[in-house]
Amino acid sequence: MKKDATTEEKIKAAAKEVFLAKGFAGCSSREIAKAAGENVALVNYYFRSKGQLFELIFKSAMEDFLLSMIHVFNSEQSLEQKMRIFIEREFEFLTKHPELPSFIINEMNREEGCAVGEHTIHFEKIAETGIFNECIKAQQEGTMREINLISVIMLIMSNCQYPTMAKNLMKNIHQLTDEEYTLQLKTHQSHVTEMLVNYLFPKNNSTK
Amino acid sequence: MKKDATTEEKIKAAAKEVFLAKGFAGCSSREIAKAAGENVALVNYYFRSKGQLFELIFKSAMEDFLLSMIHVFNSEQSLEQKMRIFIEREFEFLTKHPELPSFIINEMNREEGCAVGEHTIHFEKIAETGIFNECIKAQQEGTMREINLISVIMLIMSNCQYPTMAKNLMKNIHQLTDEEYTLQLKTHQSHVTEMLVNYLFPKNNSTK
DNA sequence: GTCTATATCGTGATAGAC
DNA sequence: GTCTATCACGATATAGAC
Repeated sequence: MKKDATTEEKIKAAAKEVFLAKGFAGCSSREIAKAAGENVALVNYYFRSKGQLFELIFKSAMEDFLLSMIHVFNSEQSLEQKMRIFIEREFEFLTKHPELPSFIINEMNREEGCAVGEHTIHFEKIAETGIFNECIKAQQEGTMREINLISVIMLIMSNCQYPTMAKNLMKNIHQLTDEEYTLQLKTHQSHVTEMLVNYLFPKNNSTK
Repeated sequence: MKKDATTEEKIKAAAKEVFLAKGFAGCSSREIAKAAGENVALVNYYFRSKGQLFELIFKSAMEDFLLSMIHVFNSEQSLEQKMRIFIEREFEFLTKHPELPSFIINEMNREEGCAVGEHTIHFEKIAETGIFNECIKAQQEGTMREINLISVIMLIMSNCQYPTMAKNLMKNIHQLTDEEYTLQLKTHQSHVTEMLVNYLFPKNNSTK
């Protein structure tokens, strides 16, 4: 931890924590100020309004969210291997930031629309890694299933993100403790990996 | 539509709509009253408080959520066929109630805990259909992969629910229109079905 | 930059007339 | 049962002292 964060940084960090946990509507400026060990006036002094502070946090969260994908894709490995590593990284990342997917999805679903904008920019950075071209090439060569890339992304996101998002729901439904769920998540991860790899890179015959 | 709903019913229906769309923290009693064409006093007259009204709605939503699974399981068909039908029904159901999963997951993640309680009751009803025993038997016979049933449920929920939850996110990331996303969802559904069935009921050799 | 005090508004909930 | 009026409170935001 930074031993001497500025007031601005402290508020920003507190805001990130509180917004991610409770969403825009679920918390107040005072709560954020308190979490930062400051008072409300300072929140508005530095960020003008709750809304503007939120926009800032949301954009940075969206960046975390999208950039968490990008690094693996630059490595020099087979597509299947990249996929395995990617899934592993995603689970690891989501264990550290379990609130992130819900936060993004919820705030994107708010009518007011929040800070929706050109997140395409970051997404294009992923395209730049060449991963999409690599997939298309693999599909032409027959090593990868014929499937549009949006579906590929959706399959990965569904299977990696949902389990962390639904933690409390699953714990309640199945009456699990925290430790039991963590274990469950670990074995689930290996199922997800095998299932996705098997489906996307079929080994035997019939690709279609 | 009921041509002559009572005031109580009107408020309940409005509350369901508003709560599902915006969550507990995201709306006010007045907003619900307005949506019902009534005033705030009546909301509290019939339901005493916003919180109690919410509990009511949440429980009924949870019921919808869990019971949406139950019917298929009573039919007389092969396990694989049941799975296919179940996934189809889930997608169908979620198209009609796209806010439901997000709503449940969010409110379960709220610290205050909302109306968390014995949803196990409904879940046990699923167990009563015998589907779990059927799975265990199939696993012993080798027609179904060795996998714990919590993971099976999580795989299904992830792949069916996430795509509708993340609609706005995916639309934004991939710059899709509503119509394009609906199409995408349709082809995605068939991938999900094939992927899950292939994984859970492997046809060839090595189950493990 | 930081704080206290305050203005203004919207909220949940109720009292009381009809 | 239904409405208006109202209360007490907490919210966002700002003004002004230091």
